[in-house]
Amino acid sequence: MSTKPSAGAVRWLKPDEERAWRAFLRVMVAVRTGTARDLAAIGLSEPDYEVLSTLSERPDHTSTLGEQADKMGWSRSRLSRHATRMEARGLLRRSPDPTDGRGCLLVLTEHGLDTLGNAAPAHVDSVRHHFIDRLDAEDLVAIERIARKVGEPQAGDDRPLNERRST
Amino acid sequence: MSTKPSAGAVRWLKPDEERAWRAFLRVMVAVRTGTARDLAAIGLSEPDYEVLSTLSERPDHTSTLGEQADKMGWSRSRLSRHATRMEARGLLRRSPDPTDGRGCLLVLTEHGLDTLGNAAPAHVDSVRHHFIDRLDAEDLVAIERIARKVGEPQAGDDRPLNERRST
DNA sequence: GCTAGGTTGATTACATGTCAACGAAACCGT
DNA sequence: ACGGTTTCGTTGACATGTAATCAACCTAGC
Repeated sequence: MSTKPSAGAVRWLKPDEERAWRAFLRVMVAVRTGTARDLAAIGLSEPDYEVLSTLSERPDHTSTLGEQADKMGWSRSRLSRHATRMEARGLLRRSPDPTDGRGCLLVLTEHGLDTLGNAAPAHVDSVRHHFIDRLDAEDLVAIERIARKVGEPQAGDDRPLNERRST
Repeated sequence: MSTKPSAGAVRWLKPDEERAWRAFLRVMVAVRTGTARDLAAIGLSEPDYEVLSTLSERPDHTSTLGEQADKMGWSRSRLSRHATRMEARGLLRRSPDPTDGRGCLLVLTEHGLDTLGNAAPAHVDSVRHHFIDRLDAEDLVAIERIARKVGEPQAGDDRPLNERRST
């Protein structure tokens, strides 16, 4: 660590900042693992649920793969692979896109819709149990306030990893 | 799976709760992808950094694999695999444990220590840029307050996935 | 002291996600 | 109509995470 790339001296985290950062990491882990485990208990992964849920909000429970991928912030590749697995489980099916010979449509099956209808209440319970019900109104507004600041892109931010095609 | 699992009516999320939940998800994604990308730019993954960082805090930059795994909340298997990859990159090396014929010690190499010394300031900058510097004192205390509520285990919570050995 | 039963340590096998490259279809200026 | 370029979805190679397995180590009972 002789010479450093950063211009000035390092602004190490102050104690309260360090505590907040670690606290945030703990919350992330706790909530994710909690809700993920509850979903797994009814046979769905988080990605599964997200696909079912967003697809169900569409007319005819149908969407092109690319559109769906963008909406979820996924790569096409990831969704394609995941769709293949879900197709094998009968949760959805592929159908050729009449308006674009290259594309394909993802369509929710009956079984997929039933599964979601069953899972949704359990998932809401889970989100409440692990997160919402533990917080009060003040916490909720704090989260929205923080999200407004953190969510906004800022100087030095690049595009998400998904949207890179060229070398 | 025919009959409903939930006893009473579903307590769907109220608008403010829904907003807070989605805001939280956004924050998770934004912060993780941001810091992960910055680390990747200097050739390290998040797990890489965690291993280097926690190992460096030990006497002789050394720890048994199991101890290290527990400290990081990882499975032994996961750490073993990751250590192999980092070993191949020269960031650390394995060494037989003199006190336990079965075990092995993970030791940080010179190169590993240099890499960490280089990465640490950049990572702190990254955490500041994507998170801490966007928040004020009020936000920080809110996060700690929330973490206290969310972090605590509660009825229906099980052990983390790692610590399960028996059926 | 030695051996059966259980526990702990680490690696192997498998599922899943990412990135880069590809063939096919659509687009577009000529 | 026709090359060149872009976009769509898929696939192969690889990285990563979890579950199953094997090996070494204690400890109790004889």
